[in-house]
Amino acid sequence: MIYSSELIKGTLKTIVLKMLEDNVRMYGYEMTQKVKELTKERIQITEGALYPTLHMLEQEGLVTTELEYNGKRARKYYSLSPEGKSKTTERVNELADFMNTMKFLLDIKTQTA
Amino acid sequence: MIYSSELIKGTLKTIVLKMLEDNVRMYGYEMTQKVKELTKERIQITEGALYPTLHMLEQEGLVTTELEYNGKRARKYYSLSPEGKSKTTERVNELADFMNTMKFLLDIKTQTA
DNA sequence: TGCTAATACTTAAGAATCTTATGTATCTTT
DNA sequence: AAAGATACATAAGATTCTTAAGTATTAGCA
Repeated sequence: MIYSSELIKGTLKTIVLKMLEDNVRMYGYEMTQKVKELTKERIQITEGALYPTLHMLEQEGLVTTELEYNGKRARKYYSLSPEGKSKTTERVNELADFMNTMKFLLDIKTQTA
Repeated sequence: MIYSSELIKGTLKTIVLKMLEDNVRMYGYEMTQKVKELTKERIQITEGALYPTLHMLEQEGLVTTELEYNGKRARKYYSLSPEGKSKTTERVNELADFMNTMKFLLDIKTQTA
């Protein structure tokens, strides 16, 4: 089962930041594969969504990049900047908090009745 | 703390359906107040987002409506149709599943290291 | 060797969904 | 009487995603 795309909306940035926190240095395509693997194919990040997001994060100064060549093939590695690190903590905490609230909302009946 | 609006994206429809499942019959404004109350102000559904969503749900046949007057003031009550009920179960389950996956993604480090 | 699939990045057009703003009207409280 | 809360609706703009197309390299296989 692949989650409907609506659900993933709004969480992509946070996922990317978290991946970089855990893995220190990653390139875009690698992120799509890693997330796919970790979520057992349930979350599929499309390149059309990912790359613009990475460019935004770079413009915002949350990540830095290094272009490297594996043979002739270019890979653009991303790492968290200091601001990126604190932003990651913020966002992950907010998302965790949000999910707790949502779980409460979705389970009201079971919890009160 | 109010959650950044990005987080709520994609969950509004599910929240509305769940509210109707728990409360049987509600009108739009009431939903905004109920969600605000239940989430201690953390989730604020704006009317500009809610009403179009309710209209969509009606067009999709997931809810039925009844217009009632409280004095001269109109209230449009919404209820789940049979299709709406099964759709609610589907969506709530999917969201719960998605949140488990996200929790796993966000906590990898704590779980593996 | 030549084809296909996978790897790796980019960007543009369109769709979906939300914010912000505005409008209308009624009712309650001060 | 005015202000704020209640109750609905919708339009313009912003954001973020999907879909699609393009370019190029590398790996695997028949």
